[in-house]
Amino acid sequence: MQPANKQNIIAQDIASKIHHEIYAPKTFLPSEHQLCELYGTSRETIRKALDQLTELGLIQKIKGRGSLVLDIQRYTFPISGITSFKELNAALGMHACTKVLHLKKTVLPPQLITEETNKKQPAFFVERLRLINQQPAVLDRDYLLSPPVSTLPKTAAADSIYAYLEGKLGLQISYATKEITVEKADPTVAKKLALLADGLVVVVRSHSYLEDTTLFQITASFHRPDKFKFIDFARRKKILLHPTTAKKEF
Amino acid sequence: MQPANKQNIIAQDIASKIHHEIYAPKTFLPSEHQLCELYGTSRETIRKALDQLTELGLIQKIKGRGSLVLDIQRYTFPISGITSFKELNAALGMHACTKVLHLKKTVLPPQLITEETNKKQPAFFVERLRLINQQPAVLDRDYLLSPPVSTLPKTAAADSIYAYLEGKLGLQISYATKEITVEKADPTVAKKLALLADGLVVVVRSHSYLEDTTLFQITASFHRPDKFKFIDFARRKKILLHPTTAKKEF
DNA sequence: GAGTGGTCTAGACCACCAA
DNA sequence: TGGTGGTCTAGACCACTCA
Repeated sequence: MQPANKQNIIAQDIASKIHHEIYAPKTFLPSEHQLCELYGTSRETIRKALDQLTELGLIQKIKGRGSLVLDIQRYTFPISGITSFKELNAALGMHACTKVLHLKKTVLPPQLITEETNKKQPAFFVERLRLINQQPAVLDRDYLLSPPVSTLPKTAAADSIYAYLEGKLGLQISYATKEITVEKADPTVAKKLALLADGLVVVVRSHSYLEDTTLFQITASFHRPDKFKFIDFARRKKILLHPTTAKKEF
Repeated sequence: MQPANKQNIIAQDIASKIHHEIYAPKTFLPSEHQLCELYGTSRETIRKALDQLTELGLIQKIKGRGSLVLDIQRYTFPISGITSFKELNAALGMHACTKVLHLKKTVLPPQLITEETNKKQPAFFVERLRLINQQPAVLDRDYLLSPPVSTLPKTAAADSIYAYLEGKLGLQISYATKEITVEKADPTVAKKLALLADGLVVVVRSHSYLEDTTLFQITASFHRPDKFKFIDFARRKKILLHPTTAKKEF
């Protein structure tokens, strides 16, 4: 899955030690120099590993002092980025399950066709209902474009589609765009989520891409408002995207 | 504001060229070797600049081919991270304004006191209503902790608090945690946002920190559901945060 | 002043891609 | 086969913090 280069192994190792509180919150990691000796590597490689932990919000580097372990993780489970429901669920220790309502090979519906897709783009359509403690919580409607997704067995849909795509099909998942809005629920959605008529539903629409920038997945996720929670960790960005009109503070 | 080091200048310059389509979407940037010559710097420095652009979703690097300019920015204005309302508003070209409803020095209310704060934490409380096209859209309730925020004039609250903190007070804003939920609106909130009684409201709660990990801001932002939109760009993360129980796909 | 992280360099070797 | 990005190295100099 992830390349077994030095910086990733080191980042993983330190992340694991933070998770097990071998490096406790509010304490400093060993200095970069010490980590060089510990892992037998150069300082730039150590720094690249620490950069990953910084981006994740596990540590904060303070000039002249060291790398401080943050204790944010204890309160906020990071859902930023895309996380597969199954594993998120396991991590949070909820009693949850997935029902596959539909799975069929079809073509992309007209309203989802854009410049990025073909006119008659074949795709697998999957509709899944996520239950938390026997209560409907999320309805997922996924289109998995084919190509690049060649096959999609029902067992994969019930389990983890991402694990299947990466593990079995060898696809390299790279990035995604996501949009969260609140809308009036469509009757078919309302019924499946046991919402009130005319009730509001949280909609997360996303486009997911492979490493070669191929679009492979278009998803709409409908969340019961009372079950919805999105947690994010964000670092201040140094680049100003629109220098003349706007300044991005983070 | 941002340090004027080589990698930031280069990242900013390339980002600007992408924005002005000097480097057009779906084309490749000059190779890293060419960029070295162009900016008269080493390859690692070029690569650190490109890493910033990659993280922002401006480019995608493809092994053996080059750095491809993505065209995501045209469709999705990045709101990930914290963005000040004023500048976001300018960038999107909306007719928006801010009304400062309250501004007073007080102490943090009991429900916001945690391990991270003092028992009687002095703070500035600011309540602001954001109007888009004369319609109430967002109600912000900010507590700015004092220290580190020493002063907060009303003009700064009406303009941009972040610009004031960074520009005038010299504070180094670094990172934030954010949580989005949907809740029944409190009557005082419902009234100010002109919501229906018992209506739902989108709540964004955030904690913001300085570079030395000092908490300086606790905010609750109440959004009219019909005006709310959150857009995110996320890259697959290589580090597994909870290796034994869960696997973070991104 | 000793130790820390921040930045930068000039190489090196590799895997991947295209022609 | 030549060009691309991916990774790593062993130094260097700087600014900052703390005793």
